[in-house]
Amino acid sequence: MVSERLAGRAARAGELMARRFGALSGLSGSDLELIEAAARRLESHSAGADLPGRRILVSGWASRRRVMSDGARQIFSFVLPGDPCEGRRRGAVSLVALTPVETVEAPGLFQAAEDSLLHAGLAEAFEAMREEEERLLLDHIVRLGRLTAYERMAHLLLELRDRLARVGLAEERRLPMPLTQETLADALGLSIVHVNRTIQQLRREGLIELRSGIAVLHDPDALAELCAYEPLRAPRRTSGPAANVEALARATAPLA
Amino acid sequence: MVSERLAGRAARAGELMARRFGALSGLSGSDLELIEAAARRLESHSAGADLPGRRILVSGWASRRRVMSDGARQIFSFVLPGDPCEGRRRGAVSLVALTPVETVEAPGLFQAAEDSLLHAGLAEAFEAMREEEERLLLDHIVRLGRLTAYERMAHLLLELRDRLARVGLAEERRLPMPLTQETLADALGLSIVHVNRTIQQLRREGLIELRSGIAVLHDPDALAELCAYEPLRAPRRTSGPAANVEALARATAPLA
DNA sequence: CGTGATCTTGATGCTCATCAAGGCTAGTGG
DNA sequence: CCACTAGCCTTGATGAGCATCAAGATCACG
Repeated sequence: MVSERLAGRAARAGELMARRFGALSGLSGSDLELIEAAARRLESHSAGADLPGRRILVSGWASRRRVMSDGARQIFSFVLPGDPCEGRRRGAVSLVALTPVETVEAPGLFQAAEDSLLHAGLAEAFEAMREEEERLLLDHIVRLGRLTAYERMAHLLLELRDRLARVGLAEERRLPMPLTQETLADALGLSIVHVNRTIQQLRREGLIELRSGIAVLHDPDALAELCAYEPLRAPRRTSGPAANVEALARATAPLA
Repeated sequence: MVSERLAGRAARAGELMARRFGALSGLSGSDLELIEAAARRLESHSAGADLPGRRILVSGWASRRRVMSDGARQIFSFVLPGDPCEGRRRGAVSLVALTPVETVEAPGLFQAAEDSLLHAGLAEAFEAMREEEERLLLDHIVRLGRLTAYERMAHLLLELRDRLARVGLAEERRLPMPLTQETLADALGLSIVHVNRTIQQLRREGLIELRSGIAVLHDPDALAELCAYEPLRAPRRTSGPAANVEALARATAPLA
């Protein structure tokens, strides 16, 4: 039944957000209620669509990018499930879906996140996500300014793996890879052709495998070594989030 | 007398902050008092010093940078007079003075900036500065990802001119330029040698002049054209800041 | 007047962009 | 079922852009 499938998707959206936010701070019961409420306000967008701001991405991949006057594109960051997407507002940026995506409208969450008294947990989580967003921009600047094409590709793959893994969407050596080589080129400041040759070099050396939407990192340590990759810091925890995730799963699950 | 010179510097620091913040929002009397109080807490640092965070830079230039394991450096942004400097805290960054600098310790300002009820003006100004900081990071990503060395140099010069001009430290075709070619290379992701050759090309073509700490932009329009430079948006004004600056100047000036 | 930092210049070659063309796959309409 | 198309991936050839190495010139300063 359609409504059951919808409820299932909402439940997964809620779990995802609880996992992402809960890893950054302890969430109270009312925080979880807000998350649950947000999870029910699902909206789908097709690949290539411009996304509105002030939402949370819950499935699919998006990009923050700018298109220059001569048509050249630069991708600033990838938005992955669990990430908030601050649309337009800031600095001549557009938010574009790279795959079919689902978002939830979350005015309650964004508002609560400003209230560090009533919703200390959510506020802390959102602040942590803002900080991380900046950290990722800085890492991207280093990639573009100081790494070779070969290093850039390895570095980006590791970053994506880490960000996906912490919301349960990647394993240590395997991650979904829906990006076309053109999109990778737009992010890494390279030409499509050179992205292709760079991937082949990594393949030839047995470091990665890329096929049909899946990337396999055969030797993550070697990859990290060659590009001096620094993993994102493990977040501090003020309470055990695992239990919370389960509580939310129970709360949001479709009634049997 | 020493104390008079100090008072003069504090007065200039206050005017600078009032001009920068006031251009971003209307400042109340109590906002100006906070600024004045902060301006009296001057501290000097010599070139090369690591700067502490949560301060406002009031004279000199600083950089936010990261040093990689192989010794390569990447500068993320330049901190100019009037800019807040958020030290360490975020994302493996260090804040380093590039010239002798003066900062003011401003716990009151940072605290007030969080209180959007009592200090709406300051809060709005700080929020605008945060947004602009991100905008500048994105511009830097475009420079590194999609512009040639020649374009990068032109783009950076224009950005620095605009940011300095609005606090009265640059003219349309003239700005202080205390950066060494090595520092420019660290920012633009180039080798020192190539920075040198790039500057010479711009010189040969009559676009710029660089000597003894001063940069002259002979044809700013041509420079903007060649790198598709987009000026920072003119800030909205909720009240006339000019009057406020004068009020503060009177308030902070050493008694005759 | 020497000493270190900064700027400048030349020579050489790697990295990457560009142009051009061909192949592979999935979806579309006859 | 078979062209036909459109997107994406792949490959080769060529040259521009930039790094690197090395050395000399200039400047700032004690």
